[in-house]
Amino acid sequence: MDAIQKRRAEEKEQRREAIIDAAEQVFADTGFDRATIDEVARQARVSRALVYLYFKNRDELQLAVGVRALRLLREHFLAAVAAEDSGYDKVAACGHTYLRFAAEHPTYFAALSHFESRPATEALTPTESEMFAAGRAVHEVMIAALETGIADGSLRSDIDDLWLTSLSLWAFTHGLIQLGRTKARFMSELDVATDTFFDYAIDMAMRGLQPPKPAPGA
Amino acid sequence: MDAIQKRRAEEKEQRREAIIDAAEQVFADTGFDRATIDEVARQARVSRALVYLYFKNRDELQLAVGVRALRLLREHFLAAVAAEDSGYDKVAACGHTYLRFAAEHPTYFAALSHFESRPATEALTPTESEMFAAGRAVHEVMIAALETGIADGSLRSDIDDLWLTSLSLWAFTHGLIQLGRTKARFMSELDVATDTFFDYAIDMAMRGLQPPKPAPGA
DNA sequence: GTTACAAATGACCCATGGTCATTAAGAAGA
DNA sequence: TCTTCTTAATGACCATGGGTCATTTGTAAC
Repeated sequence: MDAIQKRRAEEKEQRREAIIDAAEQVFADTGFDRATIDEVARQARVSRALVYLYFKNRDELQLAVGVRALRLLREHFLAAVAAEDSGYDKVAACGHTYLRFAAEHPTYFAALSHFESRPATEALTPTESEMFAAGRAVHEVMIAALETGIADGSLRSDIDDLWLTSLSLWAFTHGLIQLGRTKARFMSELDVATDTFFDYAIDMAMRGLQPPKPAPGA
Repeated sequence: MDAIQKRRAEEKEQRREAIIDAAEQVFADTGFDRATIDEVARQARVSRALVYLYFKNRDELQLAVGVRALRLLREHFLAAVAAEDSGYDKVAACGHTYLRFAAEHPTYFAALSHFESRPATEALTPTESEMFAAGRAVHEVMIAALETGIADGSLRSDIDDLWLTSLSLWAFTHGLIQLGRTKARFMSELDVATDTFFDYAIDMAMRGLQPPKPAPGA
């Protein structure tokens, strides 16, 4: 690949990123589901057909946003983990971080949610693989935190499968946010603030990871 | 309301139910999202416009299926709870029941999932209210089980908010199923059967409800 | 038989996802 | 500089499917 081809490839990548930028913008403005490709194209100041040259279909564009979401989330997780000492606190911090992340980046959360409720496909598209890889990278941060906790005694020593634990925590937190988001009215009937609910739930989940004896972390 | 009006109302209700029947069928055949109103109408042997006479829009039809799902789920919960002795076992049984329910009635689970990820609306439509009421009824079963557990000592005595606990468990289990459904491939990479994952996760969640000291239920 | 009203329908509109033949742009070779 | 080849980019087009509406059909009341 000579210099020119390389430049072409770079430009192409930039265009792709620019379209994802536009998509994010439109998703944020119009809503993840209601947004139209046409609007995205307009925002990117590009013809609609071009979008389809870079993305097979709408789903793949949404997935591309999801990849960004996971990568950014990983950054946040890394920061959260670094800020705590005990493994217990690191894990709990990840939970809270995801909650905050979802609140701060609703579009990103919508993208993740979309991925989470999308029917599994047969063959993996490249973007789909990226998504899985990015997801794995997030879980790796969690897993490291779990390992720390087991080593320092702030978490149960008999947590035998770190991957399953990480997946479970993810499922839990994700389900939580989703429910908090759609059942706000229902909860206000119960006179509960969403944040109270979140804290309560996270605490409950963390208890499942505490050592049988007494105290949590710190 | 005289007899004739009453009969009319009954017939109308029957038509409505018939359309929901058709919708369930089509959703099961074609997939909850891909299914079209046209197909539902055809299945119900009725014109497409008539569907819109009984349901404001597609969403409301989907919600109507969701109501059925929740009502059936409640039945299953009641049976599950009745079959166990300790509160701990009752609660755990609800978890497993939801998992089995989702496996046996994928369309119903899809309907619930739809409701769970649907943006909250301003004013509640009648169907939406029905849905909330049905949801509440399900949680009431759970809450009763939690109360039993606290009374018989199989669950932590300091579980202070039963509603939040029930909501948390719901969010958890729901998130679990969703993840198990869409990440089957991912999990097979890890060499984990979905059932193993489910059991593991439920066990983890239940630990968060156990009394600090030693033993679980039975 | 006529009127009044509710149930039901067919035809229509239009938003939107996706495709395709064609054009514009620019590098390579004469 | 003109021609050619490749690839980025586009406008016009199609199909599907949700939702609406004027009109018809059926039936009870008078």
